[in-house]
Amino acid sequence: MLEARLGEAAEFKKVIDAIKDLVQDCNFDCNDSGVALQAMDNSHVALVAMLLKAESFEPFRCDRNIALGVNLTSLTKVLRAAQNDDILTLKAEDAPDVLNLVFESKANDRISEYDLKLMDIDQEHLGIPDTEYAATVTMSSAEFKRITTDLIAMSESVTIDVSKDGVKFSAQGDIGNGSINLRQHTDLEKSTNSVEIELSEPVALTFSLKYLVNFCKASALSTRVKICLSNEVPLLVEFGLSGTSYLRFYLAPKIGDEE
Amino acid sequence: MLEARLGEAAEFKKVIDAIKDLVQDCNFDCNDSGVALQAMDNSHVALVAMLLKAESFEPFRCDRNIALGVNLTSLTKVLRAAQNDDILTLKAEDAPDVLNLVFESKANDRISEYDLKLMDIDQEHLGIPDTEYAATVTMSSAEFKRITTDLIAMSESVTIDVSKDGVKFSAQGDIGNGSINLRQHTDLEKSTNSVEIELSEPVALTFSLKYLVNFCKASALSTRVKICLSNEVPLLVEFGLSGTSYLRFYLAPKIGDEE
DNA sequence: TGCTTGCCCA
DNA sequence: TGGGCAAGCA
Repeated sequence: MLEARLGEAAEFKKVIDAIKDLVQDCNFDCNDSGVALQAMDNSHVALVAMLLKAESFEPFRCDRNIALGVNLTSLTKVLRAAQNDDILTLKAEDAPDVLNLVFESKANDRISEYDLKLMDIDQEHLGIPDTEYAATVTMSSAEFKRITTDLIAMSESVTIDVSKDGVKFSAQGDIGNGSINLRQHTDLEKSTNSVEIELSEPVALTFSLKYLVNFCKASALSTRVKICLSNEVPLLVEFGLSGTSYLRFYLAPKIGDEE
Repeated sequence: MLEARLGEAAEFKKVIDAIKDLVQDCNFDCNDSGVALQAMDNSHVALVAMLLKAESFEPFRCDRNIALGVNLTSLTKVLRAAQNDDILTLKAEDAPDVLNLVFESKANDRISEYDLKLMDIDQEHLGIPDTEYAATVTMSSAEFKRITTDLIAMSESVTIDVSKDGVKFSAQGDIGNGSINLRQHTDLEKSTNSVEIELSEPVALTFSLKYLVNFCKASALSTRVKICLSNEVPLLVEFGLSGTSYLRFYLAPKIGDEE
């Protein structure tokens, strides 16, 4: 059986919120190391990979592997009933029909309990290779969100150029062109605004802005975002969660004429 | 003639706001004890009973019985012209064609005056028996509102179970089940959050959530709500107004298959 | 007609 | 930041 308790429902609510527009149904794969989710988006262009490690829960118990097939729209409805600072406990039997969610107010005067019906989901589990990326940009997630929403006004695509000194986001469209240049720098006053770049070789790749904007729903989860690029490999956009848990989005680059 | 003055227009505005989606046209019955309203909702499932007692007005004058037949949509339009902290005076002749509403700013630099045309409304006046309820729950109106809106995501109906120790709201639906348990308790820090239960015998009844959600528009009127239940008798949901004035909603339970 | 999403106000 | 309202879609 699974029993996993989170001190604050807010993070889980935000994670599901950030995923639910990309994926309708997916499995939560639970084992003794934590709860994992991996799914292609509906149009098979992007991939979401979430890992909530066991140490992010207190307590965490999961005796054996359980796959919980969840409809994320339904889960969102249920999670709307959780206050942000509620204690959230996920429970499931070993061969479950339902996922049991318990919300307890911190004051302990209210207990809400929901049973969410589960479904069987056949899911090809894609092994995601552990890539050494040519370029890794770590920056403010709010700024990344801002850049993507600004540029989507100009074009459907953005080209991300990473060089030693900085990163350039540029878009060409019917009404004109736009580009944002960020220098690598350490902001001593507001360290969340720093732009860090790790580079083995310069990279320039083009991506669909629609997806990037969508990924940025997760910007509420972390002040920082890590953007990893290599030629001919999907972009990785990673938001850190509590502990070393994470929410990752992958997006294949546009090639040639597609741009 | 009627002349009734309220220090703050806000309460009257909120009362009409809370009723207007249930009832289109109804009589304001005025006599020397105050202004009363009683009406079935359009589908004859729920009943609204409002009483604004004479002492809630200052001054209050009403020489004889007057029935003011008002279209609540029109009244809402007129009330939109009143600032929340305006002084509101209702006036009518003994056999009136119009209800006269005067809004005065507290600073006394603006006087708005509206005449609302009245209509003849034939209204069966239902005597509402003064029931001794088997169970009475008094709780935070915000929490009651929250519970009804949370559960309507799961189902059309809610079952309210009142026992000595607490009250349980539960709903079963296609995507799963949900329930909220509140223990009877006194919250010393935030007394509006206390849950009080008076019980002569346990009660479990099922009601349409759509109506309860609607009733909860009145939650802005009072931090507390009183929920009274007895078997085979309509539920009473009461919001206290200034003084001992009140706004009450009645709703017949669902029976058997209807659930 | 009801539900969902986006915008505006408190 | 959360709730309420209005518009657009299924």
